[in-house]
Amino acid sequence: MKKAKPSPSSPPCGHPAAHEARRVTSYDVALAAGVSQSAVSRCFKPGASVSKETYARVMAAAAQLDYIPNAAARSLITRRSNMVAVVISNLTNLYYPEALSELSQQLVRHGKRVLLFNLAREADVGPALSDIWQYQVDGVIASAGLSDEHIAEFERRHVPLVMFNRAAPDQRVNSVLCDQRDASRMLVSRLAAAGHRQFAIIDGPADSSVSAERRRAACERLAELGLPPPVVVPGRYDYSSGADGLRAVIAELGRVPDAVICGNDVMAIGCLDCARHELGIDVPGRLSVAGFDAVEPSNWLSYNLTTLRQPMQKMAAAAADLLVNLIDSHDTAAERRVFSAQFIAGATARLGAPSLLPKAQPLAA
Amino acid sequence: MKKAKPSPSSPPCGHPAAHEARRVTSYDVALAAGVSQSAVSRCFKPGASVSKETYARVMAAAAQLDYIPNAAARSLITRRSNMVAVVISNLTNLYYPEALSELSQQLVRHGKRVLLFNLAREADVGPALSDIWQYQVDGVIASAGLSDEHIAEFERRHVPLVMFNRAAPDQRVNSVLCDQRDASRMLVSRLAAAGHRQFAIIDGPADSSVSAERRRAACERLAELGLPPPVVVPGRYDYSSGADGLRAVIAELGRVPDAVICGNDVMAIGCLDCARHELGIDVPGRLSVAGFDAVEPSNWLSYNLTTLRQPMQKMAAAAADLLVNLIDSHDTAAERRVFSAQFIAGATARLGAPSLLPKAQPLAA
DNA sequence: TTGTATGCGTTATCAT
DNA sequence: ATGATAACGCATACAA
Repeated sequence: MKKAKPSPSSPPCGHPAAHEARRVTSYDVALAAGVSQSAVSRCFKPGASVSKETYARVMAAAAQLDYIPNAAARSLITRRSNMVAVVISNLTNLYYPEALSELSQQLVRHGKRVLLFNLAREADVGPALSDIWQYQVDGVIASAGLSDEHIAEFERRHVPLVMFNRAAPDQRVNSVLCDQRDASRMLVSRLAAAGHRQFAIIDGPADSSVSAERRRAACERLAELGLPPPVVVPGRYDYSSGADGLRAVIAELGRVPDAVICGNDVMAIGCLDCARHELGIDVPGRLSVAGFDAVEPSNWLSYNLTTLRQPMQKMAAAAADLLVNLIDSHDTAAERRVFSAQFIAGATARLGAPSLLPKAQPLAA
Repeated sequence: MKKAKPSPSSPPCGHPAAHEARRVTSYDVALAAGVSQSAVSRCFKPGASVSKETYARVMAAAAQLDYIPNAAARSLITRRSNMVAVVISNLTNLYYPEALSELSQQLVRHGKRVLLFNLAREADVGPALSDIWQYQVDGVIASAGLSDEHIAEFERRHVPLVMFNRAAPDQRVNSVLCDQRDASRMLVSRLAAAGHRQFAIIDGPADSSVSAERRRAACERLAELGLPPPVVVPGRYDYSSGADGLRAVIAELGRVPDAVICGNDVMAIGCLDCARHELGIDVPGRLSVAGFDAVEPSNWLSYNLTTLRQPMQKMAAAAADLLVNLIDSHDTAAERRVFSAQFIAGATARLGAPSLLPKAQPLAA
């Protein structure tokens, strides 16, 4: 009542829109439509109670003035920014762009926008988090390793979190993941059944829990089958480390192994190319090569890689669902949705007839 | 003075943090530190004038309370969200993840966060824009085709825009791009000089201005050189359309052309694989294949593609620079930074010795 | 259904 | 250097 919110349609200072034109607010629309500001606000809220005619007049005025609600102001009061932070480690890794793309699409379907946190290394998650808190995101999908302290901070701040393709260290945290252990065991079983005895593993980077799980499961299964322990060499998830890995394996073993299991497809492709084009090794005749993820190039004719596909679309949809449920109903019950990988036979490994080989049955070589 | 901003450290209702715990605000910190709220605010502003001791006490209180400034509230008054919208068309396209990753890194260096707008098709830019206005982003980097109307809206709303790798239709809009025309002419010249006469082009999707420019320039250069017009078939920028394209070319021409120029590397790889593995065509012996972008797989041993590399990192840095300058100084002068592509000889095309062949010199075949 | 009044959490403008 | 106070633009309880 004191100040009549004058809606200064003329700038306070002299220059006409010289610096930064005043933004159009709901007050301007209200003035133009001859209604109150709250009426305007209601017109932009889905389930509001507005009369047909008021709505029409407001919308007409809004359209004419190019009015668009200010999300910052809205989020201040509603405590909803409609933004979801997606923390992802390495966009050049082929697997992650696919994940990001799917996640983005699924989140948009739920009316959420993606605020991107692209880490150079998975270890850089700390600084990203402090930024995340600032931006008042409604929730976070993290495809990066989070420490217990980090996870605790999510709880303290009541920010819903869904881990994507990352196992939280036995915490009660929501997660969507693919059963890497099962996938890895399946792969080893198939290869062993086909007669491979000496395995090698080109591992992923040390900070990748996914790769660690794949390696562990493979070793475990090999031991169960009574096969010799594999040669394990480190890799960096990139093409050249696949080639480097193969050379290291051969150096360490003194000969070409029967099969190389690579921590991801890109390394498998690097390994494959090195074997064929550099070392002249017949794949799969003399050496079998397998990877993980079924990224697009793994399916190209030059490779036709033996690999394991994660149901990315389903996983992304599950992650988005999980997160928006967490956001809408302040539910705190932790859920983990586990998907299983699909074996892609490809043509870079000698494989027995699958019908004869039950998945997890121990086999004498 | 009326209400003492009681800073209700106990929830108004009975349940203790049952629903959604009250957020920690600068008032809470002020109370704990025994200073005013504005003092707290100043402590979080870089160039503020605060005494050493006040600063220390405030920061201690803030740390203890886990206080983090609310970016939404800040942006409401400062009119700066520190968010930049990145509009990108197709993350599964290999070229774009690279671009996004670089842009993200460069923007973070300038204190900006990326709000991602991932379009399924470039034509879907309309709905994305209305979202963009809501979120009060400081600026936009668009790697998608924008109509004149869209561009006009940016001006009306005073939202800085930088087009990335997209030519604005002769508008005065800031842009960072790679000289596609020059690149395409360079490629044609090199191939023509090496004796190729019958060309074919596998074009990109109709809504890709980049692909159109590449095609136009190639045709232009072929005409200049007095070579027969190329067979042009459409593609979709993906692997299979490279193979489809090659088959279409052969069908239309009635024979295998001397060279196929593909709108991007992924199609070139598809074309290459089809030629070698499906049609048994010797590349480059009988057919030369070339692409654009120098995406990572183009450099893999199985392909070693003849292609043109865009200086992505420089382009991303330039785009980020340009945008933040636009944001900081409300400058309206349009600038376009054009980079030139680098020819990657590869091994999928027969090429003459480059030293003998000045770049744009007409050559008799 | 509509309008009034208040608050969201911060920064900015003043005095002091 | 510090504190009071007024925006910022919107949503919402409440009164009408």
